[in-house]
Amino acid sequence: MKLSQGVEWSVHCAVLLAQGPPGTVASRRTLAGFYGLPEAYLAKHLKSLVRSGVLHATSGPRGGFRLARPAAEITVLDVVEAVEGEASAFVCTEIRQRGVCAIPAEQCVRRCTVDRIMQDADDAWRESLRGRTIGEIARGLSPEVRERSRGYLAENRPA
Amino acid sequence: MKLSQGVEWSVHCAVLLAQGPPGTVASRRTLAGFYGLPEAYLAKHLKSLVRSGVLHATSGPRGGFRLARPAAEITVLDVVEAVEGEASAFVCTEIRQRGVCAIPAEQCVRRCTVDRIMQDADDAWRESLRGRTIGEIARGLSPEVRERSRGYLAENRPA
DNA sequence: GGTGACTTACTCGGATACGGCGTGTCCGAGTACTGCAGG
DNA sequence: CCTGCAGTACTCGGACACGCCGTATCCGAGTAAGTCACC
Repeated sequence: MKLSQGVEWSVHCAVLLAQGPPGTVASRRTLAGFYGLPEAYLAKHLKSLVRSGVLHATSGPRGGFRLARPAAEITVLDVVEAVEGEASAFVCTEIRQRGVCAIPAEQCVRRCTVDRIMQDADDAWRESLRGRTIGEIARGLSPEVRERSRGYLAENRPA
Repeated sequence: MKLSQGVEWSVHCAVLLAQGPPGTVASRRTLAGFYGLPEAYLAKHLKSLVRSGVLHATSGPRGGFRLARPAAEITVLDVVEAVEGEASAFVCTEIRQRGVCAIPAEQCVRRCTVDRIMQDADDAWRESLRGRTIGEIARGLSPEVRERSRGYLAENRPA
């Protein structure tokens, strides 16, 4: 099991936007340059964030990405699910109903125990991420870092 | 993020072994047949379980796989980590130290907040799986299922 | 001077190649039983 | 009848192809500002 690196990029980008004043807009070039990321590839992930309603995008000059909601209302889970998808990491294929000792479907009234345990773990993981917000992360950064981020965002603000 | 299907197979196989009397041995052919799985591929995962010390393998006739410890002492996490590896799903690449606004390493005394949040979620996931054991699952199965499993294991017990 | 359209430069969005890991399979090394020959 | 040995059949273990999704990139569609001609 491995998370896409796009998750790290996306969360950091969201936090960066959250450090500026509300409504701060930054182009993908600006975002990629801040962290030294490949611009074209980062764009792919930003697009996913737009589709999921985490970011809002505007085209043309003065365009770019901004948070679609107040940073305090965007959970880390929102960002992760935007990139990785909302599907659970574990998918039960009901192998108990296959093979020579297949259990007839009518006997499978209870959900597969293995499935339930894996889903419980998945829920715990999501619940942990749901409890942390982008705004919380941005607010917890050191004043020096926040100051530098705000300066960069202001400099590269689309004219 | 997606878990290998080998996880499902491995957990079910461990549970199957746990349904028989302690020390029950089953060959990969027996295990694969029970669930209708491709024997050659299942073998790959069983090998991982042996490497991780979850199962114990013996060669030759009367050989096969058996649980390396009492089923109550084998957690679901043990099986999952055997197949998926113990590495965390999220790996922090310290992108805050890269790009035009790179934070000097000497200022990074605190661990990256994003990393900490992701690791917390990962820990919650693992903790959830660590609390459930193979033996617990086997004991919770319905008597009919357990009886059928025991019968199959006895029938296919290596002569 | 004001206004309108045009040019332009910048933005995002979808479509398109490449590569690594999970998926799937095979054959070889090792072992315990089985049958037989010899004592 | 007992014993030793060779053959055999079954087991696991490592090495070898294939396919899909993450990785990485590009070019086209759209937009708003700036500019210039015209009124």
